[in-house]
Amino acid sequence: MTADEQQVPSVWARLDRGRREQQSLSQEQIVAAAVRLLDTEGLEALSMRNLGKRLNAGATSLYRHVASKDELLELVADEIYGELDVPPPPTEPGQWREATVAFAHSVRAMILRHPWIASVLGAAGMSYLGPNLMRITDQMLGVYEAAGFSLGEGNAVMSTVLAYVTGVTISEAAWVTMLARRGQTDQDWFERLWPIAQEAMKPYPRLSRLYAAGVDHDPQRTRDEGFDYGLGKVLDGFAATRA
Amino acid sequence: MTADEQQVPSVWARLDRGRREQQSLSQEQIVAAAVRLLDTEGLEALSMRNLGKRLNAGATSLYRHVASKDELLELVADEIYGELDVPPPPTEPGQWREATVAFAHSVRAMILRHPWIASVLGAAGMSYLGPNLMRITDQMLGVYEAAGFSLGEGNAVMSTVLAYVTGVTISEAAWVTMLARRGQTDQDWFERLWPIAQEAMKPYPRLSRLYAAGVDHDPQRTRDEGFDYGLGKVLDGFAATRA
DNA sequence: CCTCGATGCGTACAGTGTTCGCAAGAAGCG
DNA sequence: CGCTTCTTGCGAACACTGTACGCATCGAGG
Repeated sequence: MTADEQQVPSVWARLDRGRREQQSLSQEQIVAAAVRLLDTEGLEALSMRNLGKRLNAGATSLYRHVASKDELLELVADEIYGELDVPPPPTEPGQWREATVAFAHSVRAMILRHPWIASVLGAAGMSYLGPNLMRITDQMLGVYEAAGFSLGEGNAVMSTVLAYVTGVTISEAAWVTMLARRGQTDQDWFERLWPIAQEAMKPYPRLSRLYAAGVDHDPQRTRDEGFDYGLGKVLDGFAATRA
Repeated sequence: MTADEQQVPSVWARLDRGRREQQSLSQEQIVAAAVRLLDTEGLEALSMRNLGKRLNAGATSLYRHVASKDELLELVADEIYGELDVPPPPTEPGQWREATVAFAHSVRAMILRHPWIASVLGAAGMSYLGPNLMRITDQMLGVYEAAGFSLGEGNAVMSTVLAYVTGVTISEAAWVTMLARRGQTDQDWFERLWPIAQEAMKPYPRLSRLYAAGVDHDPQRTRDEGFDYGLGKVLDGFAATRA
């Protein structure tokens, strides 16, 4: 690199460096690039030097727009919260339930699109003050308000459902990143490690019986159905007091 | 160290090194020391060199008993699952509910005792094959079996409740570690950052209204009550189909 | 034109996980 | 007892990490 710079007349180097297309480096660009890097290569590939390389920038240049890696992760988390679809406020009170189901599916899909978020959540929590998260929370409260819930009741429904969804989906996300890191699929794993798992389960008769049955189904569908089933029960609990 | 070894007759050094009290280094010791270190100093303080120091051992010695840091974290996760209290199988079918509540409280207390687990969960998932987790899962399935649930139904209740509990508690854990890292208490935070938070919430009227009310209560009680309320709703959902 | 604040970045530092090879003791075996 | 083999601890080294600092270079404002 330094050899090139001295070999070429320095004017070119200056022109090339000084004003890249667009404004060279901005916080939004950095965050967007970080999300792309995380999606394609996973959490452990996100280093400041790696990220700088993607932006044709030096590692330390990023610190002009982002205070630290931790702060970058908070920004990144809120960035992907912006992908969530908030259903429109219902016109009839009974529609709170399908709106909640739609929102829950949106959250699950978002986490599975960005499974690394599972590892970030434990450190950053929900970054409660992120603008996207605030906007979405407020809009969802509006949904429940339109359905006739009080603010506290609406918040209870939303929080409970969100806890359930993240709880389920973090496990799923951890599973898919584990598979991705080994370059395996669900089927690969079952074929290769199932005998070992079955052997390990031998001292536990109920576990053995439970998983002996469900091995032939495809696991993706099983996860989807399990998610919807549990979600339905949670909503049943709130629907009961509503009626 | 090297200076001491040459200064002192080498016999002492050999005696001291060869057989320390107990058997010097074992996987259980390493895991237990790791849990202690994580509890007292947090996740970012867990490095192999630091852990080695605690055990009067070199960093690389640990690799004789543990394949990698990732594996150590899996072992550590299963270790603390061993602290969970599984309620005894109920004698009457209706008691599944209070048994589930007791288990949920045990899980929440365990996570709050070891809040760093929130950051580990996203990477390791539940290490489904860990012996402690298997034992506990099997015992809980036994609880539901004794209450008259089918194996699949019991698993559904347990999974849903566990998802809810971990979802809620991971957020709480992230919160307390954030406070701990800054050496603050709940009250500190509210006194110092509340005006800023309130200002940030201004564009979101429902959020503002929601949190404007609950500022005078003590947040610990609020979290406890919110947890129990949501848990009750989840159990209501399952109780409904049961009756 | 000249100054000034903002921006990019090379260097450096302390620390990380992990590999490798060596030494020293334990254990099996004659 | 001796001899060999196996296990265990560890120092040195490697490739990397996040980040502080100071120096260049730039566009904008006087």
